[in-house]
Amino acid sequence: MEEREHDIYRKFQDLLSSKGVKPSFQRLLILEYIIKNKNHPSAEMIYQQISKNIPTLSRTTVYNNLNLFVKKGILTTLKTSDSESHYDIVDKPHAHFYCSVCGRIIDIDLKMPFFSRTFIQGHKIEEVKIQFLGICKKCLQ
Amino acid sequence: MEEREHDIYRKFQDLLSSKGVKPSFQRLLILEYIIKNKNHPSAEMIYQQISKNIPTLSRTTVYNNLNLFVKKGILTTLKTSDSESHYDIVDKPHAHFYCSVCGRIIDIDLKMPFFSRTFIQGHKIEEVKIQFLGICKKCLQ
DNA sequence: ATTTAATATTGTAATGATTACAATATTAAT
DNA sequence: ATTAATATTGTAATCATTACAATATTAAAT
Repeated sequence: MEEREHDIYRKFQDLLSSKGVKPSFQRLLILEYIIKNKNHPSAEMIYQQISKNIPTLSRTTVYNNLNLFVKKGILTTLKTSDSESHYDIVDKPHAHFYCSVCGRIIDIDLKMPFFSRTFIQGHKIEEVKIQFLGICKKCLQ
Repeated sequence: MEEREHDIYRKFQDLLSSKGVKPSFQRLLILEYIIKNKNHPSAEMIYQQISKNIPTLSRTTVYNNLNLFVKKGILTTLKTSDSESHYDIVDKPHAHFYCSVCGRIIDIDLKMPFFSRTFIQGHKIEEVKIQFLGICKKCLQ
């Protein structure tokens, strides 16, 4: 990790550090992939891509770090009808649209009363997940 | 299936028939379990209970029929942080609260603008799932 | 009613995503 | 430089679910 990468990865380093996670090379690439692609990847998708840059990468490392990121509040998991977990960065609250035709997960920005609530019917809310299932704009055409 | 059961299971039979599913004994017991318990069970929970009544019951039968029920719109799946899928009857739209302490899934009745919408940002909506994650009323005490 | 076709159930084996665990490598602290 | 702490790796295990073939049950047709 020299000069050039310092520039590119500084914000990812800062994000990890601010959450108490040491910014290793593997972790930075995993985080970079998720943030830059915005495609809500599965562990396998991440592994396939990053192992091109780190041929020795292990799936276990990907799983370890995804779990760590979730625990630290950096990522959240999306469970679709397919068998793999998908991952999304935690930033501005938003919903997701799952297309049953192409399988894509599409970010849906919308204002939600619940996103700002901390309690519902006496239960303490820590996270709100809103999923729309159906057929996306593209696949309808 | 004689008299007594006819009375008890008629509404379940009607529900299955109306969705084009033949009301076999196994299917009726599976449906009954989910509707009566309202506990959003996993396939394994259903298998454990119903195999008390049908000792020859196969897990495959439970999985087959749960999948069939979902395909026919009788049930919907709930994916929690645990590794199993959970199942809920499809009736009045409602949200779910997942307690990270006791693991319960609690029905949350609330009015939602989305429940009546058929499109969002050009995408065709077929189902809306709203999950609240946190700590339930009981576990907060 | 009997035969035939269709459907449902069952049991076993396979699949596949994820995790457990032990070994090695890397980084940080003394 | 040495030691301790942490991260990564590879392999093996786990566990929910599915594939598949065999059997049983139900429905249809003669």
